[in-house]
Amino acid sequence: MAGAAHQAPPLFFLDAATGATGCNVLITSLDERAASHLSVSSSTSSRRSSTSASRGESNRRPTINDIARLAGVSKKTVSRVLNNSPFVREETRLRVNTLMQELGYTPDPQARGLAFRRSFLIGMVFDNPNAQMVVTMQEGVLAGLKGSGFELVVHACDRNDTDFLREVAAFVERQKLFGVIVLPPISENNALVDLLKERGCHYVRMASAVIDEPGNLVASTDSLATAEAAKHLADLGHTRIGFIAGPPGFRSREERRTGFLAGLKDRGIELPAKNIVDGAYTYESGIAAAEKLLKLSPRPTAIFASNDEMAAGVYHAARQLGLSIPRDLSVVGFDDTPVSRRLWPPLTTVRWPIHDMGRAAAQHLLRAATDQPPDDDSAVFPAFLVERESTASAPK
Amino acid sequence: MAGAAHQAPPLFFLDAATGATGCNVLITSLDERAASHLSVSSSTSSRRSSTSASRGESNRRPTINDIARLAGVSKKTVSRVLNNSPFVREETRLRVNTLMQELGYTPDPQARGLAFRRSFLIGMVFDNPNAQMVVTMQEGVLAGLKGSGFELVVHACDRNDTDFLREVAAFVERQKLFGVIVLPPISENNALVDLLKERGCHYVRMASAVIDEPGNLVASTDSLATAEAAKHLADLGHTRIGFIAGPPGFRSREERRTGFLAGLKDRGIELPAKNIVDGAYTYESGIAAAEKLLKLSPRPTAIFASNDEMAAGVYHAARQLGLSIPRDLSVVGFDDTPVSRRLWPPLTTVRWPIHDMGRAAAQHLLRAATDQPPDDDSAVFPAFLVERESTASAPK
DNA sequence: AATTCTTCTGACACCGGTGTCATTTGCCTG
DNA sequence: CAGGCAAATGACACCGGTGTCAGAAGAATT
Repeated sequence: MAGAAHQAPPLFFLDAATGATGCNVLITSLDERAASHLSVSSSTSSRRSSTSASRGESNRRPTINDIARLAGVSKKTVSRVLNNSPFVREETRLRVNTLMQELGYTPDPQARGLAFRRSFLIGMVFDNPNAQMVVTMQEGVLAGLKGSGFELVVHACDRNDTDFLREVAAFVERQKLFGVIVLPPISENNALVDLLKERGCHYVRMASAVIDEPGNLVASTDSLATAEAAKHLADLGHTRIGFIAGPPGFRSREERRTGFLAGLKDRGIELPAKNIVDGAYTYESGIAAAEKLLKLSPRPTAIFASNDEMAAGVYHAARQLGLSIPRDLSVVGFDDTPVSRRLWPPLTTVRWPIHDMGRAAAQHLLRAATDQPPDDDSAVFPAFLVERESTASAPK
Repeated sequence: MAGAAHQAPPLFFLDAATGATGCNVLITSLDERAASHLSVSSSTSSRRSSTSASRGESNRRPTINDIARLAGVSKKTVSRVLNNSPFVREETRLRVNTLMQELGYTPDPQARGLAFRRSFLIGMVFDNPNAQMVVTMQEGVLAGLKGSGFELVVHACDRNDTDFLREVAAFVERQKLFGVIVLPPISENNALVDLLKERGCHYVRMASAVIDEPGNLVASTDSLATAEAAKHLADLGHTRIGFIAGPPGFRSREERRTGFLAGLKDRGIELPAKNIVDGAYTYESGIAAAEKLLKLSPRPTAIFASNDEMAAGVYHAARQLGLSIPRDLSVVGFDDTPVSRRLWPPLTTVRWPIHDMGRAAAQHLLRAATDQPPDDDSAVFPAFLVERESTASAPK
């Protein structure tokens, strides 16, 4: 019973910063010792007892004991204040809080973690398919985590490695991560997610479709956006359209493809199989795929590439064939990475709101940290078409 | 005395991964409790003593006590083995090591950190001037850290914030970071570095010039590379050259500028002041700077931009004026980011070896972790010109 | 065999917090 | 004013490791 929901948000006033001036120490021990380990060691020379040195201003970080002593309470009570326990008299709480502020006390996450049997670290695991995506999302996560007391540990992995699962499990377990943010495509790996669940580790999957409960998911509406893109092209009069798909094994591939085809169907267009070509989300694969499509006769008048990198490849292929974008060929991408605005003409593309998604993922985990129920509304983010100058009416 | 240099490389065999199957627990406590905190708690029911349950296969991570008990030694001895203490009999060491392998034991970094008064975390702090740079360098760092037992904590900050220093100090101190990798431009902030030194925190500065001792530095030879670029342009017959500098406050701005001017001087070319324009390392600033330069008369026949983003801006400005690259205008950039190959024509640029630099930074810190002397050779990485298709002979 | 070194090892306190549970305090009731 | 209950607090063990230092085990010397 006792439905106490008082687990503290570890949101401490982040203004500690005591200035520990270095003091050199002579190392004289007999047995093992981290000899010469830290060039400057802060062994605050308060050797043993020293009953009177109570208020000695030794410049080291204050500990919970310091606060307790100065506040005239036990350290357990200080701990209660830290954790927002309701069982503390207002007066006491105030006294302790004031003292903590004055001394710039911040609890030691390691010690707290040791006792809690978990850390205050959030992991972000990814198998880098797309550097730009990783940074942007990471920026979002960092923004969401800012000031929370949680820190972000990034962990790259290789989903094709035989030890993939064990390796990630070991990482999560060793660090006793509070939560993990899993980026696509490994976010679609159910074995991985099961493993996280088993370990009682909070997690958020980043995905291109709703593949989990809202609390464990941040998704974008890829298929709706590509449907929009398809209609955009159809409405410009394009009927011979090429589609470059993502690589197998990515949920985004499926979402973007089915959405696009659905959008075309809505406008009464059915795409022949030969107009759909696989890519690998890389520039080079975009070139190859576009070359294949542009060899078709009749030649497509528009190409949708499932990401911007491949769209850049389409530009390249078109240029080689002397085709002008958008006069001879309309091109649409997906992601809205910076490249899309460096290309000429600027690429019409789908804005993939990964920064916001990253921030939302962080916030989901923070809500879990404070025992708040998941915020279902911030689980799904719309992706949408950004019209620039790479699309125009179909040539006659 | 006792020049023991036996502080262990915390390079454990990374194959732990015990399969903790979840077991639901009824929460019935009276006082505070992390109620409903973890949906699945692993409270291995081994309550109190239970003298006989010694080899009970309770599926939780083995601790140092488990190893000690099973090996018939004290936990201190296990600790010695972990830390490569020379004061352990070979036979004992072998027995303990075998046991650790069998059980997949990995020491708890939090507990170890608590006792050591530092963590096994490496921080990477940056004030994001360039997303691509951050992610590439980060990849390098992760590659260098792989399998070391250290994890990377990324921390974005704002160098213009009044609390900048205190905020970073608090981060370093709270997490008791073993080391910090500081990215430009804040790597050039001496106050920040002093602060790290004071706290006995290992650090590596990433920079565009040699601004610290080899052990605390990973640098690229920006000025040599831009000198090379300058000579390249001069040798193509260009004499009217525009230079777009980085923003004030970046050491890279200075290095790239002085190197470039030195290179030109070497070929007997002196640049008038009006041919040198400030940029901000952004696309937009590149456009603006190029517009300024291309208004000069006589018009420059070549422009060097201090990074690729600004070079992309030059492409844009040139296109607006109907200038063809490289026929009417040669362009050189710096960074060799992916964009440089998406542009048309592919950009001649300086390859900035930030991936390798990131890896080296990680390795520097790992050497410090194992008390090895710094490897001076891997402190400086050459940047060098990559000729592509944006440069050609000066028009007659 | 007793002594004297080394080489190894373990008991115990401690790092800085939290969980458990008994105890104290404050307030209300009878 | 005693009794009873809830609110508030503290003593103590514990999380999983390491530092200190005393002491045991072996090897070399007398």
